[in-house]
Amino acid sequence: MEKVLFEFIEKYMVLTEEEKEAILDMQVFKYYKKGDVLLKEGQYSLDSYFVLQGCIRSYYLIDGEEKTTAFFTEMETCVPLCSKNNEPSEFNVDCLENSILVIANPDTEKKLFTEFPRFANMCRILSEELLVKVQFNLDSFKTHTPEQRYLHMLEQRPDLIQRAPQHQIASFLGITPQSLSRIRKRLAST
Amino acid sequence: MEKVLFEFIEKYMVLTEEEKEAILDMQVFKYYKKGDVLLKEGQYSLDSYFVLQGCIRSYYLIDGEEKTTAFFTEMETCVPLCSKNNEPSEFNVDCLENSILVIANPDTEKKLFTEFPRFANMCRILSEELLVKVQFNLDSFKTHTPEQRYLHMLEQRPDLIQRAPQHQIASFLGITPQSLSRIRKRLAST
DNA sequence: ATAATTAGTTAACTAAAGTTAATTTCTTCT
DNA sequence: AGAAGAAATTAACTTTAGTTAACTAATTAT
Repeated sequence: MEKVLFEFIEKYMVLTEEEKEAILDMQVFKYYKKGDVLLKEGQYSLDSYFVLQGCIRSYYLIDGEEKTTAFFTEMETCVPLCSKNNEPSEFNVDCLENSILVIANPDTEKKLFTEFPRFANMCRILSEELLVKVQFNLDSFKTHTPEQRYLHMLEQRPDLIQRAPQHQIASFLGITPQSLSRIRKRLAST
Repeated sequence: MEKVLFEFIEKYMVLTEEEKEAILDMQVFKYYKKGDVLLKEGQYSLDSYFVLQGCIRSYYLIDGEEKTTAFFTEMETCVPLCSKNNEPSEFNVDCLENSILVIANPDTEKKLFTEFPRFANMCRILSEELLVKVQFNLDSFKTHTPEQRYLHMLEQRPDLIQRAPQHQIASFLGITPQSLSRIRKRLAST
């Protein structure tokens, strides 16, 4: 796992041996089982989740129904709203698969950033990149129909189609499972 | 305008006189007229737009139709995708009103950050906050109907309802102008 | 001031998504 | 292996959004 993490980081900055050791000393890798819950609605938490391996999802409980709104797979980061506004979480996060994560929070960041300020800079750039990606997702969601969104997902995230159950994909696409089933049928028949 | 900007910044860090002067020396305030275009589809640009006063919007041209996807008003920041991925812009940005902006880009940032590293830290925190807000908007969009989205906008952004023309609000809500007109009628009759 | 253009509304119709419920298929648990 | 539970599909029906087009404000330009 070190190799995966270091390769990811080195897309942003070349690491010194000292930095690598500092990261390993922090014992950042956390192992979770499929189904493990990372964050519960109502809970206060300052953690963010970087996925090294596996898949996690965020979901809301609305009228007793699970509404999955996001999946996070390898090299993707889940930053919950509650970690930035100091309010109880409005959503849940759990593991879709056995997963290896790096969990960041103000404590671990402070430790790392004071010793190695370059990491703070990397995190700034990372979070700006993430910001524009999410904004683009939102724009894209607004300007496309459910069918187009599904086709887009087939093209851009074929892995997710395999990894996530269909009712979660449906709500990720902003529709009901029945509706996704119909869309798939419609597409298959043409 | 200085006062507005400094008050905004001071929610994140107390400024020294020296820092304030450095900002003013950079002549950061840019004045635009209603209708002025800040970014055109296809253009390469590294600029981000922080709105001190006024309103700007991002919109896509799809089948000859303008699709407005976002509005940015006082103390909000528009970070275009193209500014982070070095590709031609997929959308346009223009001014809905006469506006006063602070425009940031790697050059101005570098100047400021090397002299005052604290600003880099503020920008990291800002962009993380922005990230979770946009992610929450996306989640909220997915889990609500057009009517709920409109009601939510009436409640949370009544100013925008006043400031933006209705066909732009419609596409911001992910629907057609006709549909928004119907929703308004439906709501008025109950 | 008036014409031209653009924005907003309304209506009729079509297409697609939501809802409810039944059925089939697939997992999971003992 | 078999039962129980969950997930996916299908169907009938309802509701809402998209589409096309006509019409009525409201703006903008000359």
